[in-house]
Amino acid sequence: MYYFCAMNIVEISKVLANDTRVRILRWLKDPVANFPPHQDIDHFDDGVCVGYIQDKAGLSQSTISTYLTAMQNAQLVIPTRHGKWTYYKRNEPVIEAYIETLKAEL
Amino acid sequence: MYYFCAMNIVEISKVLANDTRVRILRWLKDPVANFPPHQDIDHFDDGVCVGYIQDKAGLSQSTISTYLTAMQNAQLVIPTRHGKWTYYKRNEPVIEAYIETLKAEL
DNA sequence: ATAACATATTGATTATTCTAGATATATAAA
DNA sequence: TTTATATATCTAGAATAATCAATATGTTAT
Repeated sequence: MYYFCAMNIVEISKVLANDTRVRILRWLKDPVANFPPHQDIDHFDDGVCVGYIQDKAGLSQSTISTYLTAMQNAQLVIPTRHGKWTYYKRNEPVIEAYIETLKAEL
Repeated sequence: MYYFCAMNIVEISKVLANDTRVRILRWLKDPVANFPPHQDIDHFDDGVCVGYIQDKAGLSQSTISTYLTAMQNAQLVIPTRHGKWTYYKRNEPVIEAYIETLKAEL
């Protein structure tokens, strides 16, 4: 059985109303292509560390961290802690559900 | 031949990042159900006049007019002038193209 | 022409978002 | 246990968005 969970259009749109945040989401679609490999883990299964995202975005550490927290609050990304690092990856089911919500309700 | 026109995700998300504007778009999906009939035209083919939208939204005339102009600039709605009134209707192809853009690029 | 009406635009105020520096917290290394 | 590193949170100023009252514009009726 498939449960469709309607997403909050306004809340998610606020996250997507910023160029940097949208670009981060897109970069995370293909970490191998968009980021250097991690030295402490040999895969991107848990996503990309904040520092790499910050370097690529060219904004301050606090700004990127704030952005990622906002994206996490909207459930668009999932954080995983590995030692000192926090890795962020896309939350694909939520992203898909959001698009389904737009299709149904917008 | 079907041409896919990629929409600007950030720009449209800014429009959708507001509860009133999203509700207006939804009301316009079913004008017969959501608005009183117009007296000067006997159909909703060209959409709904600003005054009805304003009454339903409960915000000032200038605010609603500003919102509708913003939605028009994002091409989400199409205005049609009939005498003193401006009627707004949804721009379905653009709304669909936006959802397609999200599916492809987000 | 003038008055009345619907909508758009302008100007101003308040609220929210953006953004960075400073500081705090958590973890690992020495 | 101190030190270094990565990320998160706090604080604050600048930029943008929300909102309305007042005014302007365009259209119709008198």
